[in-house]
This record gives sequence, C-alpha cells and structure tokens, in this order.
Amino acid sequence: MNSDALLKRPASASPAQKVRVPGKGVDASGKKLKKADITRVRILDAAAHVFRQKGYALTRISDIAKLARTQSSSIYYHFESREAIVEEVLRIANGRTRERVINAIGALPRDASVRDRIGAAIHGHLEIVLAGDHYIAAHIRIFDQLPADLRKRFLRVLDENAELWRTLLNEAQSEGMIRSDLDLSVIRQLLIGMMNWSVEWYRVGRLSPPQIADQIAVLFFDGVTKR
Amino acid sequence: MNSDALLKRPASASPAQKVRVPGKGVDASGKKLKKADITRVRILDAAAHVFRQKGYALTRISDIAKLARTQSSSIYYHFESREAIVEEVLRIANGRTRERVINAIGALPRDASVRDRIGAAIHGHLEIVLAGDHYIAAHIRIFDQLPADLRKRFLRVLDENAELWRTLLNEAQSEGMIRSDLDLSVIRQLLIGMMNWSVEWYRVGRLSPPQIADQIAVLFFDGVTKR
DNA sequence: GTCTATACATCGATAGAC
DNA sequence: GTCTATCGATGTATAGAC
Repeated sequence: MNSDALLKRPASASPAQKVRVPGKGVDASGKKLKKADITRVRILDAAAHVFRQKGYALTRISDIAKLARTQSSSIYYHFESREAIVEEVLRIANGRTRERVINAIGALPRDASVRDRIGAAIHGHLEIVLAGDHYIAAHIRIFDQLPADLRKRFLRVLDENAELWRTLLNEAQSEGMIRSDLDLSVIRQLLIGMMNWSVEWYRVGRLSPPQIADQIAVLFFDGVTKR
Repeated sequence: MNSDALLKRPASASPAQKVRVPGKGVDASGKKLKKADITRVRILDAAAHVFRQKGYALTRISDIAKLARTQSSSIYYHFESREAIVEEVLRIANGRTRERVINAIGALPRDASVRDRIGAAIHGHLEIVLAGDHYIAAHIRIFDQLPADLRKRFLRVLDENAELWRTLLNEAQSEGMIRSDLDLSVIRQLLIGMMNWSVEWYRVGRLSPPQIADQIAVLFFDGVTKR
C-alpha cells in the first residue's frame, strides 16, 4: 500500500527546498532513480500514511521516520522541515486527483454529453478519494488542520481543481440543462462536499465506491424523489 | 459573539470531572450563576472560539486563557485537562444542533408532510451550522482531529443526531416518497455531508444560510436537472 | 479563585562522526 | 546518506503563595 509517489517533481521548487541535483535520469516519466529519490519517496509514502491516520498536528517526524524505517534526523537530509513534507504530500495529492478526473473525462467518446462527462468526473473523483490512496485521503483530512499561512499558500493550487468543476457545470448550464433557480457556485460546492465528506463515513464492505458514485450522480441530477 | 454556553450541565459527568457543587441556584433554566460558573462559561466560549479558528491540536491552553482573559493555570481550577474542555465543547455543540433541528420540526403544523419536515430540518441544521456559533463550527471542524480514543467515545452521542435524520428519511421512504434505487443510509450521509461541508466554503455576504438551505433542499429532493 | 514559578515531557531541528 | 547525541523551544500540568 505504499511505494508510489512523485506524480511530478516540484514544479517551481518550494521556497526553501534543499536543492538536490537531478543527476542524469530522473524525469517525471523516467525510470532511473537514485537512492536518495527512492528514500525520499519512501518518506513521502510514510508521511501520507501517518498524516491520513493521525492528522497534521499529531503527526510526529518520528512517526514518519519509524514507518519509513529510518531515523528522524535522516529525514532532514531529504526535506528541509516538517512543513516541506506536508507541502509535497499535498502537491502530489492534488495532482493525482486532478489527473484522475481529467482521465475519466478523457476516456469518454468525443461526443459524450455534458451529463455523461459530469458523471464520469464524479466517478473519477469519488473513486480516487475512496481508493485508499493515502496522499489523497491525507489531503482531505488534514487540509483544514494546517497552520493558516500554509493553508493560504495552497488555496491557489486547490482552486485549479475547482476550476475543472466550474467549467463542467458552466457547460451544463449553457446547454440549458440546469434549473435556473440554482446557483452554480453553490451547487458545485455541495457536490464537492458530498464527495469529500464521504471519506468521513465510507467503510469497506458496504457499497463500493462506484456504487456510491452512482448514488451521488442520481442525487445530484435527479434528487431523491420518486416520480 | 460569546458569553452563552451551557445548554445543559454534564449529564453523567465525564469520568474525571472535578466535582463542583451546584450550590443553590444553578439549573439548566435557572439564572443564578456563581462566579465559578460564569468563568467556566467564559472559558468554554473562548475555547470554542479558538478551536474553531485553529483546530484542535493547534489550540493551546494559553490561547484559550488569553481570550478568556485569565491565566493558563487558572483554567485548571475549572477543568481537569485540555481534553475535558474539548469534551464539554462538543457536548454543548451536539446538544444545540439537536435542539435546533427538533425545534425547527416542532414549529411546523401537526399535519405537515414528511417533505416539509425534512425541509425544516435542513433549514434548522444548516442555519445553526452557519450561524457563526463557535461551538458548532468548532465541533464540525475539529471532530476528526481528535485523538482516536476521544473521538471514539463521542461517536455514540454523535449517533444520536444521526438517528434523528434516520427517522425522518425512514418515514419518507415508507410513504413511498423516495426512489427505490437509492440507499437510505448513503443518502443520509450525503445530505449531512453537503450541509456540514458548507462551513468550509460559506462566506458571509453571498447567499444567506436560508438561501443555501433552499438550494440544498432543491438539490436533495429534485436534483439540478431542469424539467 | 487567581497568581507566580517551575517541574517535566515532547518534539523539531542541528552538529558532527562515520 | 545515515547514525548518535543534544540543544532549545514549546506546552501541559502542578505547587503553593496570596
């Protein structure tokens, strides 16, 4: 359940990232990883795992170190600080979520209806949120636990994902698909709320994520009322 | 924005609550409050405020003390520990929420339809959640930040409120009002998710809480699709 | 009931040997 | 790159005077 990180390396390196030279073979898509990179990923995986489980403030560097089978002090060779770790975890989580939703939409036939595309996006988002991916679960869980300044810095990147939904819903509206007594912005937040809150109550064994996504789609498009 | 706590005093006093004798005049409805009680409330108000703002783990006893215009050490005269404070804040928040929803339903005419009653409950819940009540906002914000054992202890009381919704939706279903392809339990969680997540994005100035409640009700009953 | 002082624990981060 | 040792800051909680 670990050992899979780096969606993309720090785009414009966070402020005080200890610069480690890429060497020769470390591309987003490349395969050659130096030892340091492997360790780095192991630390990130461990961090995501612990953040998800204990929340931000309760996560100790020593917890991460333990799970990553290394020493607290060794972590500081790979990351500048605890904040730098959490930043990277959030970055990766955001990237993965976005990527998944985009792919889900992209997998549809070119002439798919807006409704189908929104449906696909719901499935993509919900399934990755509930997939057990530590990065994403951690993201949702800890985001509002972050110190105010750190959170503020991330609102921008968070908004990139919101933009995606905004676009989808705008399209739906301009096709005349949406009731005119609804506020698009509120609707978007409600939909995202339903999906994200699901990590609070979802338990394996009952309905599967795709089944829950179906329920969300039904509720979102048609409501609970029998006709 | 403060100075209003105690919905009811600790029903079965939390395990290690420092017992303070009620004296003569301290009832849930009574008015005579001893100095200690007033201070206690001031501390709770301050705590709710800070918990809401900074989350659980980031809230320091000293933050609470400062806002309550007292000393960290003085707080320990009124509460056994930081956990005891948070427990009381949660208890009060739960009670208020429940009370509000029950009242909202109770205010309806006797023969109101289930749909109306669910609508009233949505309004009641959402409005108190967004009302700016620090206790309730704090509750929603910090609940999943709590240490596992503390959280577990509270699941029971939390479930009392869920029970309320469960009942409402069951009634609706037995009246044949709800699509048969929907899972009642999931629907309930989605509805609660929409409402609770709203504290994450609600900002004063745009739509008012009653307006948002209307949007939620529309979405919940009929979906976004124009007919 | 509230104050000052302080014990005691925890934890992030650094130093420096290997 | 990882280890041991340790500093320094912070924060909960207690002791005891007033």
